Order: sequence, then C-alpha cells, then structure tokens
Amino acid sequence: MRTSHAGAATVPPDHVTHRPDPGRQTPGRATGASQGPADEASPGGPHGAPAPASQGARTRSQHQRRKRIVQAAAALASRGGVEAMQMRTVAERAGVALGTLYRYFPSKMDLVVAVVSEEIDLLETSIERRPPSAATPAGRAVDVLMRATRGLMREPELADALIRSLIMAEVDTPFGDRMAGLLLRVSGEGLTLGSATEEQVALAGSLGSVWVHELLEMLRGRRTYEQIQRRIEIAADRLLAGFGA
Amino acid sequence: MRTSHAGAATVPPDHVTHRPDPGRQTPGRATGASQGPADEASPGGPHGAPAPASQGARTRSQHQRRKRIVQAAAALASRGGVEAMQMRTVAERAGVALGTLYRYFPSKMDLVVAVVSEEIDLLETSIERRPPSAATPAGRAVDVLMRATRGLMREPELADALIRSLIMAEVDTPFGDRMAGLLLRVSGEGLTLGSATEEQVALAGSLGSVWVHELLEMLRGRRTYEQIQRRIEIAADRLLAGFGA
DNA sequence: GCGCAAACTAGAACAGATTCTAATCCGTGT
DNA sequence: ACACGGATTAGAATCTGTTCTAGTTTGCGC
Repeated sequence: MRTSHAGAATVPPDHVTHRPDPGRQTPGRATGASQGPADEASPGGPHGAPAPASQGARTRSQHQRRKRIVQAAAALASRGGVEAMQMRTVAERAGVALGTLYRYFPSKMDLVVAVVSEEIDLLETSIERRPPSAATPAGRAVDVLMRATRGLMREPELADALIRSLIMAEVDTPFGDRMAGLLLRVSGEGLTLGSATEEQVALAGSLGSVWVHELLEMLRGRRTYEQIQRRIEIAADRLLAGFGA
Repeated sequence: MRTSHAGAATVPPDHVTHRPDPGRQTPGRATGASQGPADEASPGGPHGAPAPASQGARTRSQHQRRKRIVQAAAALASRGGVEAMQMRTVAERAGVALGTLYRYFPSKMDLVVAVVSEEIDLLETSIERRPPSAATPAGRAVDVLMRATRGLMREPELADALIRSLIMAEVDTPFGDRMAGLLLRVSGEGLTLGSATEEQVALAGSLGSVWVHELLEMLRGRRTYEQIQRRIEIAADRLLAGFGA
C-alpha cells in the first residue's frame, strides 16, 4: 500500500507523493501510521533536498548516496524509460540496499520526480546562461519552451517517462508552478509568481499545460517538432498578448 | 511483457495501448509474437466496439459480457479509484475468468479507456439534450467544460483514476481530439474538426489541455471549483476570441 | 450426432513495486 | 571503551498486473 508514512526519521525522506488518501483499504495488515518519534519539518531547499535531520554528520555520505541513486536512476531511465528503471536495478547500480533506496525515495514516483527536478534545474541554468532574445513576450516564452522541448527530445525514453510521471505524480512539488514562474519571468520585465496578477499567473500556467500536452502528443508520435512549435506559438500569441512590461 | 499481439482472433480485442515499443526486453521467455492464424482488422466503430469477427452469432452474449465487465470496472473505480479496480476483482464481479477479461481488454489501461469513453458519451448526450446557451463562443465552451467538471466531481475517485489513465494511456483513441471537436462544435456555428482552420483546431485543443490540467490540479486538491472556472474563463476568453460564426 | 475452432474457465506462474525482518554498522554521548 | 539509536543491508514476503496451461463449452458446418 502506498499509505505514505508521516515523514519521520533522521533520513532524507525525499518523497512527494502525498495525497489526501481518501480511505484506501488494502486488505491484510493495516499498519497504523507511526514509527519514529523523531520529527522535523524538512526545511525543503530548492528541490526536495535530503534535508539532514538534527545533527549533520552522516549527512555527507547521505548526500553522496542520494546522488548516486538519482544518477543511477537517470542513467537507467535515459535508455529504456521508467520501465528499465527498476527499483532493484537502481538500488544495485547505486550500490545501496533496496530498503535504503526506499528510505530515500518512498516510491518509484518520488525517484522519478527527483530526476525531473534535475532536468528542470538544467533548463533554468540554460536560460540564465543564454536568455531568450525574442522581441515579444510570447516569442520569448516559445523560445524557452521549444528549447526545453529539444532538450527532452534528445532522450525520448527518459522524456516520456518523466513527463508522464510528472503528470501522474501526486506531487507536492508543483512543477506546473515552476514552469509558470519561468514563463512569467521571461515574458514580462520584472514579472514573478509574486508580482504578477492572478490573471497573468493563470495564463502562464495555461501555456505551460498546453506545452506539456503537446509534448505528450509528440512522445506518442502524434506530433512533430514543427507542429508543436506552431501550436505553441498559436497558443502563446493569444495567452501572453499584452504581457510586455 | 506488453508486446501487444497482432489483433488476431474472433474476439473483441478492445485494446488501444499500442506504442512503438522501443525494444522492451523482459528477460525470461521470449515468446515470439504469434498464436492465432485468424486475422481481421477490427472495423472500429465509434468507441472501440467489440468488433465481432467474421460471423456475428456469439456477438450477443459477448456484448453482454463486455458490458458486464465495463460496468463492474466502473463500479469498482467509482469508489476506490483505479487501485480498487483490480483486474482479478473486475473479472470476479463481472463473472468472467481473468483470461477472458484480458481477451476483451488486453491491459488494465484499455479497460479504463473503455470506462472513460462511456463517460464522454454521457457528456455528449447531455450537451445535445441541453446545449450551452451562453452568448459568446468562449462562454459556451466554458459552460460545457464546467458541466463536465461537475460531472467528474461527483465521483472524484473515478475521475482521478480516469483522467490520469487517460493522459497516461498510449491511447490510439484521441480523447483530446474528441474534446477539441466538442469544443469547436459549441464554439462556432458549423465548426467541426473538419471545417475548422488549423489554428482553430489547435486553439480548441489547447483549451482542452488547459481544462484537463486544471482538473488534475483540482483532484490533487490544489484548486476549487471556482478557481477552475475562473481559470478556464480566462483561458477561453483569449483562446476562443473571434470564434463566433 | 460428430468434429473443429474459437471462446471460456480455473488456477498456476511470472514480474516488478513495495513492505517487512533480523542482523549489522556507525556516530554520538557517557 | 561501552551502550544506544538511527541507518544500512541482504533477503524473504506481499500484492497486483499480465501471461500461460490444460481442460471445458459452444456454435457451426457436415
């Protein structure tokens, strides 16, 4: 059962799959949610960081371990998709016990999310290094989205896996908001999720969801890169009209 | 392994999950895709109908059987979501053997898709019976989408399950196009997927993906009905501007 | 009435995710 | 140096989707 445990331990509970959990009811043992007295509300760095517990000693090797895990996962996923990224295999490649892997990532989805996070980090870095130069807000947004699209296209297996998981994930880490923020940032001058109007945030979010959808269609083989570009342009032109400073 | 069989048999291969299948490689036995000499390219009615083989005799009881299965599946899903809709259980409730269930629906996803199809049929029927009356194209589209939203909200478990599966499904049955067509129909006078311009189709599709995304957010508990409505209105106003006859 | 092929059935078998167990490690406080 | 608790580990055990097997049933043409 996926009844998420209350994040308790001195470990890096990197999970994100929480959900209201509307009375699941897997027969069999009904382990009451409980276990560790130790508490701590994961400070939550940028992406779900390991969040060292109280002290901070073992943290070092734990960071390494987490890194090895995500790395192994990404490697496996990049060829063969999520299916090839089997928990046993990941654990093996990362040199940790299956149980440990599950301690770091309560579910496969959490692991996938971690990998996706890294990808998004990469995109943001790329954007910083070479900001979109188009004249219009829509143009800049399209630039960013297509850049991301190209990046994902390079490893279709991984992309497919990640995008799907991303959508499926009962993620607490709003990737949607992250993309919306990114789009807002490149669209208007000093726009941010904070300073933008509710309408602007909604519109940026909408563009983001259109992009994800198109991406999905492409991965299904129903869209070519060009078609996506065209569609994103069409949507962006309307959704982001009048966003310029 | 999900290496889809070439649709061969005198049965109702209701599947839809096909995918390029980029070299899967489950170890163990590597059963060569083969088995039935009988062939037949499922005529494919509206939604993936049972598609009787050559004759047409046994079809009757098969229709019943298929109906019982989908019904059982929907019932289970409506309380407990996809997780509660276990293949074994569905087969049991429908009074068929697990093997038979798999003959009708090659994978769980196919079953889910069948259930979703019924839901969409319901929506289309509802629209016909009581067409949206708003004055603007956007208004009518919003009307339709929010009506669908309310319908899905009634059975959150089922909705969640279905929407997710729908997105995930490597469906050959483009639900997206179906929604887009529906939206086009209520937006412009004689608009249809055929008569609309490429841009219009793209825009209707975009609105559809925004809706799905918002729905997903709602199911994740990050949106209220009102928020969705507002966001859909915002997006529709821009995306469907100038759609009137 | 007989024989065949496809559809069905019951149930075993497999695979991969997730959970559980018992024993060992390791860093910290004493 | 010693005890303690959380972190790890190897591996068994569960759970559920999917596949496979062997035997039975059913509709049809002869």
